[in-house]
Order: sequence, then structure tokens, then C-alpha cells
Amino acid sequence: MEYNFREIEQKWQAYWKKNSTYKTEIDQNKPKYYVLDMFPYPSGAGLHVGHPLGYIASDIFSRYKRLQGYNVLHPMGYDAFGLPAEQYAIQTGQHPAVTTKKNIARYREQLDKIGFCYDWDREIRTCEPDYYKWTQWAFIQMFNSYFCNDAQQARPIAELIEVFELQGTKDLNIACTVDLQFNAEDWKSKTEKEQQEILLNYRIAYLADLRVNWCPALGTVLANDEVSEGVSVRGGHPVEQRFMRQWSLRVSAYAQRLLDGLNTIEWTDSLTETQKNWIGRSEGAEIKFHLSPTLSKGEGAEQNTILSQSKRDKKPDFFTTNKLDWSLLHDHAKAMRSEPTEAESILWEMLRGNKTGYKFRRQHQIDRFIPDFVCLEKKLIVEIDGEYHLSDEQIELDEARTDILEELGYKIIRFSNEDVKSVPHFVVEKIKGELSKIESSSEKASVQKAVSLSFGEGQGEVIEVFTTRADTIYGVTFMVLAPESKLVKQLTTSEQAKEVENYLEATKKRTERERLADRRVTGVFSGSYAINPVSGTEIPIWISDYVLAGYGTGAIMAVPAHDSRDYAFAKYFNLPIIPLIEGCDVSEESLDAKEGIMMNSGFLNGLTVKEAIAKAKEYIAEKKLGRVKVNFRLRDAIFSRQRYWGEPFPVYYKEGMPYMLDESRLPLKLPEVDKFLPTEKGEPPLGRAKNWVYLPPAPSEGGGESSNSTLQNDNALHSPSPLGRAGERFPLELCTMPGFAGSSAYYLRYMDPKNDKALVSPAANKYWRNVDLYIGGTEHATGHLIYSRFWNKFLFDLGLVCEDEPFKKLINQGMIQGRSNFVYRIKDTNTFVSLNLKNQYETTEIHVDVNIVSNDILDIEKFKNWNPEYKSAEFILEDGKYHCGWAVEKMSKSMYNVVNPDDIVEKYGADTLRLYEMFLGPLEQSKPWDTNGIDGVHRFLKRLWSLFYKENTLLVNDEKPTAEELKILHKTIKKIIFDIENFSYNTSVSAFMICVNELFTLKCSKREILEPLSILLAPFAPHIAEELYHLLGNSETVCDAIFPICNEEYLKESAVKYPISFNGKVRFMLELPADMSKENVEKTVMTNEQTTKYLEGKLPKKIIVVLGKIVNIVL
RNA sequence: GCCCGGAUGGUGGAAUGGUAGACACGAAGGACUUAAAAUCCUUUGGCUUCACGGCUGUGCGGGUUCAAGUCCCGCUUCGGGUACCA
Repeated sequence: MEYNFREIEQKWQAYWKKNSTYKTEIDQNKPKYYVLDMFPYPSGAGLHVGHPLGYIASDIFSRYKRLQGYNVLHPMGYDAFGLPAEQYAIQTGQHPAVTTKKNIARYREQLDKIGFCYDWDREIRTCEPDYYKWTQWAFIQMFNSYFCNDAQQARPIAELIEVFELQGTKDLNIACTVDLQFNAEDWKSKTEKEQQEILLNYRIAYLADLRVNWCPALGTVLANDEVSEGVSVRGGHPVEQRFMRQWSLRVSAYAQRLLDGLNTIEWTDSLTETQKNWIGRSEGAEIKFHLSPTLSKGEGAEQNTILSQSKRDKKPDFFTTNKLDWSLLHDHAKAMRSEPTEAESILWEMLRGNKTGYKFRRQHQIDRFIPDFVCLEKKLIVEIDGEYHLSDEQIELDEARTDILEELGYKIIRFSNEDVKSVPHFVVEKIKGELSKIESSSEKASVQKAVSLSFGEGQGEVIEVFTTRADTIYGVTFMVLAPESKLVKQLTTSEQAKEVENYLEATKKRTERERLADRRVTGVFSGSYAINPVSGTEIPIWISDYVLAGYGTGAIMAVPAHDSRDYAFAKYFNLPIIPLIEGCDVSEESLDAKEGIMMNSGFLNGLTVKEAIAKAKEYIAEKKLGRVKVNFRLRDAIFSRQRYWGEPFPVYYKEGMPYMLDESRLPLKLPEVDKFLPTEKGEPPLGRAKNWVYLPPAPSEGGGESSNSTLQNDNALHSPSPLGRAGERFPLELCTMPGFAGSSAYYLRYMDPKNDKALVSPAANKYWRNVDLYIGGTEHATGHLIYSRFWNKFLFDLGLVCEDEPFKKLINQGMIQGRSNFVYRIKDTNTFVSLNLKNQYETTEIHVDVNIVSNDILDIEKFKNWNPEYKSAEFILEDGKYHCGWAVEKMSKSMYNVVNPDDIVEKYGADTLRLYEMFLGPLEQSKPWDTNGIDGVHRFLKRLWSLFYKENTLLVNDEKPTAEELKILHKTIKKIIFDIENFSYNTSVSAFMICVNELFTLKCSKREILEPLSILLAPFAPHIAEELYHLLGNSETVCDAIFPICNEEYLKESAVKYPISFNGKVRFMLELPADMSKENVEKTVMTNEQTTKYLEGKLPKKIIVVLGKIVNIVL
């Protein structure tokens, strides 16, 4: 009987399905083992031959572990939300759910052909409401949590509210966006809206105004890991920086734990290294530089902004703007004053002449704005809004203006025209109330900072910088602010205003990509100076885009002698360079290395750099010039996407503040929309959904009814939120979650995929714990693998999962590259010349489909039919054949080198495909796919088959195996176990080949040899192994057999063939008994006549005998 | 620039410091066959020799060792990651 792989594979795949062979249940009597493949995104292109590589490797390991007696969890599912399906939907109008479903079906069909042992009962899809319910649920938990830096742990936000009520922010050390300071009284005096805004500063899932990566082509914001070199990873579209209010996850809070955790898991060095770099921990110091007071005296003072005034608040003059803005606006302000509106007149009469106890001014310029009324002493602004303030645009402008004024320390209250006209006294009382709450600006009230919310310590009087080189403080010759820094506006003098403005404009226009590509030195002087806190020297403050707003404080102290970036800047702008290391030459370049002896550095002189860093830090902390600080590069993950095909946020808005839906209302299903494009107003696609609003229930309803089953936009939501009043409508969030949302906790869901009460039951989690072996590509090193570790740690903090790390051991499979073939067309003809003759002509190299080329020989007939253009092609052959050229390239359609696994299965069978993928080379290395080699493994299977059958006779017999046969078997067992455990599958396939070749030579068809061999092979080639196992008379599946054990007894050799070498060169072999002693080996070798020949009469200087290995004679 | 991997025949690759090139592809020759496919046998790093054999050989240059593809130092080069991260 022939080896009929088609019949065999179909038969056993059907058998496994029918018998639920791969169904997994919790079994307390067996140890668990969890093997996971990285979640595939089901793309429309289907699988090519590179995709299953990791799946085959994990499948082998799963089957091996099962044979060793483990209860193995080996699931598969789909990361089904994502951009490609949505882009396709935009182009074709086809709903992404439809294409996704189709793609999944295709994927599944392809996977099924390869014979994987997945438990498909556990399949999950991120786009299914039953699944994303738990993504939304986790988001709510994050919203309701903050991170305590001292405990290094997430905690309920309710706890934080209690603390605020008791002591404000005193003694708190918690992760936040901005460092706020307020006391219990401040907190209690806030409105709910204000309190909610403050809480966002601490929540783990929070909404904040951030500089984000905006991709205009995709119409969405992207996370840092989704952008590479200034373009989107998906699609390669340019990305620009924008300031937007976005959901974010406070991943940065977990930076230290994410770093520490790397030591507890078995990942490859390169991957741990990549994660370490991405987290980017640097130890250093945050140093405070005060503004130079000399500048606020005399001439400089007038030109300077309000900051220098608030420093010297005894002066009665309030310069609330700069010369430039003043000259531009003051005529306008005058005009406004002369033509007040009715409401303005009414209010002005009630405020003027210290009637409130404080002096008010009307239409007074502040920065570049002209507010209606302002009390400068209390920094309170009163605005009266007319009808035009209701338009969307105006609201936006007002908000921007409010932000800037608040940054400058002003509090703004607004009244409508109607209010002032109808209840003027009420308005005045409200203003008085506000005035009494605010301490005078001269008292430097901390509350003011809390009020403004958007500004930290210092109000611009102090510039903080972060440095890892505190030792170089004496070499600071200037400071640099990032163009986006909030300090820029405040430190720019009027003289420099124009220039700075031009620079900021120019910088803003450049995309990230342009900035990276064009590394010219650019920058502008702000006009201000700061004082070096250690040396006391005055240094200029510059602005340049080589300083990043997002890292550290957005400002640096520049040490041109010892930082190459500062050096380039100093050279360009002719700023001083002070060398600090003895004997260093900074005339051509800076010395960035942390080595040498300090000089020009006061108390640090004579120390090594290492010592100086420590001493400088100590000094700075002691003198309170700053503090020792650890900084991380890791940023919070931006979690909003202005797209359709993702998880909706379980969020609605009340007075602009976000609130979570009640958990009983989950899942909040993705609504239907008419188009997958933004609305005319520029809102995300969900803005098109009808009735995408939250309607709170009437109080009597109590919210007890079961979760709605129809789409949200058919009807409104009901929730028992105390905030809602019947009849109110609150808008739901219009953004959706990003791709990594659904893939961050999926490994937990596989443990208990059908549970509708919890993400995973405690029992299931306690049994399966975490992933023992995770296999996937390196492309997830900084995205998925950071986010899912973060997500898991968060759930761990909440006590919902029992392991702190999700993936114990991780292996990256290498990429399978394509091997392209070329034909050579003679220029301006339709004639093709064979590879080795092409140099005689002028030719063009053309990619040719590798599927019509075999062993680099072109199938001419197929080629002619491949493309109508070649129908009449002519060929110049060598030995009657057309030889193609070849090259290793990326596997892609455009290179015509894509090989489909279906075709391989069709031609050779799944077992051959599995073995060949493994045989190609080491799992972790990338290597080219060349179908040519596949015949070798296919022949091996046929040869194995021939041990069982000759024509139609079954050869298997019960004869006792010889010692030689046993040795062959046990040698193989030993090798296979070693190789599987070291993921060296290419060498195991070789070992199988050697074994079968040897048994073939011996014509061995003995059951005692073949049965263990078929079990041994089962993880690699399960179909043929199952068939052979049954041929041997077994009626159970080979999957539940017992893996053979190596008996060392059979491996013992009675004799050793010693290589006899002279000066390390092997000259001849000598067979000696294995148990011969060292002395006897030496004696025997020395008396051998061949030895005498090679000694050439000389006396050996030394004789080395390594028992069982080698003999070396040194002459 | 920095970090991490590689570099071994015509090709994919093997080798706990101990016979470099296992295993496989390809190629060449042969057997079976009317023929082809399939299968089986032999050869196959290079140079040299009729042959036995000899010389040489793991990107390059040094070193450690009785012995180096393997360990150390310095380069070349190709991948991958990352980047004005202070």
C-alpha cells in the first residue's frame, strides 16, 4: 500500500473532531500546561507559508507535553477589530463585521488543513459583544482606580476621594498627570464637575489633553508603538503632533514593575532588552533653575511678562501683557470700552470703584486677550457671554482662551447676558463669593495652582530640568525649552516675541517625519536668563525642537562639552563650551562618555565622573536645589481611536465630564452607522449613529431590568445612575478603543471563555494561572507585550488574577522570507534569456511567479499562460532549459514569491508541510522559504511508511529487536526529547531521518521499535503517526499514548573509535575498548605502528588522552 | 549614533572547546523500466595525486589552549530593534 497522505489526513482530522480529541477541561489530577500562540489578525490575504511556523512549533510542544502527562491548554482565536477591515469598509461599503467573518472562515479553513490540536470550543473573537464586554468592564475598573506609588499598586478611586476629604493631597505619593497641591477645604469647595476633573488627574484610565500622534490619512490618533519613524506602522501614512483630549491608560505608573518583572520571566535576551529600552529607566536629578532677577529690574522688567512681576509684587504696576500684544490690541480695547453692551454697563456700574472691596478693570488686556472685567489682585476674570458664544466654534475658542488664562493663574467665571440683566445682584454676590475664596496673588496661594489645574509648581519662576549628569552642572552654559513647553510663552521677552513666534510657527508646521529627516540645528533665544543654582552664573534660555516636550520636564540644562546635541547647538549659535573632564579635547566634538576626572567643577574637582554624579546628587538634595529622581521614557498609552471598528467605550458625558455606565449594562454594543467615515462636523464615525445617547431611567425603574439585547442606537440605555433625571439625554463617547484593547487580556479569557459572570472564574484562573509557553513574532515586542503585561498587573492588583506576569516563557519565531525568481528579458524584445547567458545581452530583470518555477527551472508553458503579454514569448535556453535567477526578499504578492500552505498540503500533505517548516532551520532565526527542499522530508515519510508496508503486505512483526536496533531507537528518543525541550526542531527532524535511514538499512519492521517511534513522531507529524499507531493494533488515539523513555543501557558502546591526532591534526582512527583506562589507551596508542610513522622518530612532548573522545600527541 | 543578532559548501543548515560540513536539497554517474514517474545504489568543500595520501578550509586580523566554527580582544559586513530620552 502506498503512503496516501490525503486519505490518512482526512480520516484522522475527522476522527479527532468526532471524538473531541482536543477538548480540554480542568483536571486537578494532572499538572497543567498552557501553550499560546499570539493572537492572529485575520487579514484578507489569508495565510502564507510563513504564518504557520509558530503555530506548528507550539503545536509540537503542546502534543509533546500532553504525551508527557500534562493537561494542556492550547487555544486559538482572532484579534478581529482593526484598521484594515475598516479601511476596506470605507472603500467598498462592505461592513467590517462581514469581511472579518469571511476572513476568519478562510483562516480557519487553512488552519484546519494543517492538523493543529487547538481546542476550538474555546475560540474567542475580540469583536464579539460577549468578549468585548470584558474589555469594557476592565476599562471601567481602570477608570475607578488610581495607582499608589508607595504601594506600587492600583487601588480604588473611592479610597482617594476619602483621603482628599480628610487631608487633600498632603503626604500623597500617587501617579498623576500633573502634580496638584490642595487641602481638604479646597477639595470640598469644588463643584462635582471640578472634582471630576481633578480625579481624572489620578485615574488609571483617564481623559486628558495630550500631545498625540494624529494620522490624517487614517483619521485617527495612534499610540507611540503604532508609529515608527514619523509614519504609521499600518499603511505608512505621515503622522503629526496635535493637542487633543483623549482617553489614556496610565501605563507609565507601572514602569518600575514592568521593568522588575522582566527578571522573573524567561524571555529571549533581545526581547527583554527591547522592553527595557522602551521603558527607558534613567536615574538622575531634577534641578530647579530660578529666573535671573537682574532681568526684572530696570528696563528688562517692563518688557518681561507677568511672571517677573509676580516675583516682585510690591510694585504696584501690573504688566499683564507684553509690548507686542499691547500695541496690537489696546486700540481695540479702547473701542470696546466706549461701546459697552447693556449687560456690561449694568455690571460695570456695580463693580467699579472698589464696590466689591477689590479693584476691577474693564476690557483690560491680559496676554493676548481682552476679558470683560478683571480683578488683578485676585486674578479673577468675569466674562459676560452674548448669543454668539453659543456657537461650536466660539465655545472652542473660549475654551482655548480659558486654558491660557488659567495657565497664567487666572480664575474665570462666566455669566450670560440674561443673568446680568435679570438678576444683577445675584451675579455680584457670586463674584464676591469667588473673590473671598481666592487668596491674593501676593500671598502666593497654593490653592491657585489647584484652581488652575493645568500648571505645576513655580508658575514659571522656576524652570525644572531633568539630567542624568548632575556632575556636569558647572558646565551648563545655556538652557533649552521644547517649543511646546508652557514656559515658552512666559519667558519670551517682547523684544524676542516676534522671532520666537516665527520659530514656533515654523516648528509647528513640520511633521514628525520632517523633523526626524532634517536634523539641522534650529532654535531661538527667548530673551530670558536663569541662574545656575550651584555656580550662580547667569545663563540664557533658548528654545529648540531638539528638546522633546514629552520627556522629563520639557526643558534641559545644556552642557555642550559633554553632550553631543548640546554641542551641535552651542557651536551653531556660538555659545560657550566649558570642558569638565581633565585632558579632554572639545574643540571638535563633545565627550559624552561617563568617564574621566572632573575639573572646572568646584567641589566636584578631582572626582571620577561616577563619584561626581553621586556627590552632585547628594549636594542638590541636601541644599534643596532639586531632588533625586528616576525618569521613565515609557509614556501613557493613548486609548482613543477616532474610528468605527473597535470596542465602544462604556462612557457617557454629563457637563462635559465622563461617567461610566453601570456594569450591568455591558456590553455596550457597537451601533450601526450609514457610513464608516467621520461626520461633517469632524466627529468620529460613531457620531453618525442614531440615538447614540444615554437616557437615565426614571427613579422608579431602579435599573433592575436585564441588559438590553438590541443595538444601542435603536434605543437609549437605562442605568440606575444617581446622576440622571428622567428625560435627560447624555451623549455617549464617540471614539472606540485601539487594537491592543482586545488583545491585552485574551489569554485569561481562554481559561473560561463562556463565562458570562466574570472575565475568568477564580477557579479556572487558579488552575491555569498563566501562559507557560508563548510563541509569536518580535513585532509585538513594544506594543502588545507591554500592554498585556500592564493589563495583567492591573488585574492582579485588583485580586482578579493570581499571577503577576502573564507569559512565563516566550519564544519569537523568525520570519520566513520569500525566495524570488527572475527571468531576463532582452531589452525591447519579447525574448527571454536563461540566467547564465544573460550577460551576453542587455536585459531587464523581471520577477516571475515562484509557483511556475521548479529548482530554478522555468516551466515555459506555464509562463506563457501566466500573463497574456508572454503568450508569444521566445526563449534562449541552456541545455534545453530556462534557468531562473533568484534572490531572498520579503514574502509579498508584488514579488510573486508568496507560497500558500494550502498548495503544499494539496501536493505533499500536512505532515510534510509541518516537518518541512521545522526542518528549514532554527525556529528563532529568519530564513527563506524554498519549496525545493520539501522533497527530502516527503521522501522521509514515504520511507518510514515502507517500514510498515511492502506493496499490500503489512511488514510489522513481533520479533525481538537486536541491540543495534534498540540503540538506534533510544538514541533517537534521547535526541528528540533534548531537541523538543530546547526548541531545536530542525535537528529533531534530522534525527528522525537518521533513525529511519538506519532502520531501513537493517530492514527492521519490528513492533517494539516502530511503536515507540510512531509515538515519538506524533507531535511532529500527527496524521501519519496516528495511522501507524493504529496499524500497530492500537485503538485509542496516539495523542494519549505515553511518551517513550530513553534507556541509557542500550546506548552503551563496547568500543570507542579514538581519533589519534598529532599537534591537533587527526591522522588515523583506532578502535579501543570503551572501558580501557587512560594509561592503557596511552600505552596502546604509543605502541601502534601508525603512531611510530607519524612520530617521525621524535619523542612526544606531551600526550593528552580524553577518555571516550580523543587522543592528542604533542610533538 | 546606541542595543541585540548573524556571517560555515552551489543552497537550507549541523557540530556540551575534542574527527568541521550531520541531515536535506541540488548536481553527476549508475540500477530497475519500452519510456516516464516513483524507488534503490554510488560520488559530491576547494586544491593536488593514477592511487595511498597530502595541503588547505567556518567573514578579516590578533590572542588564550595540547586542541578554537565554538572562548577573549580589535575590525569588516549583513539583518533586526530603537533614536535628538538629556
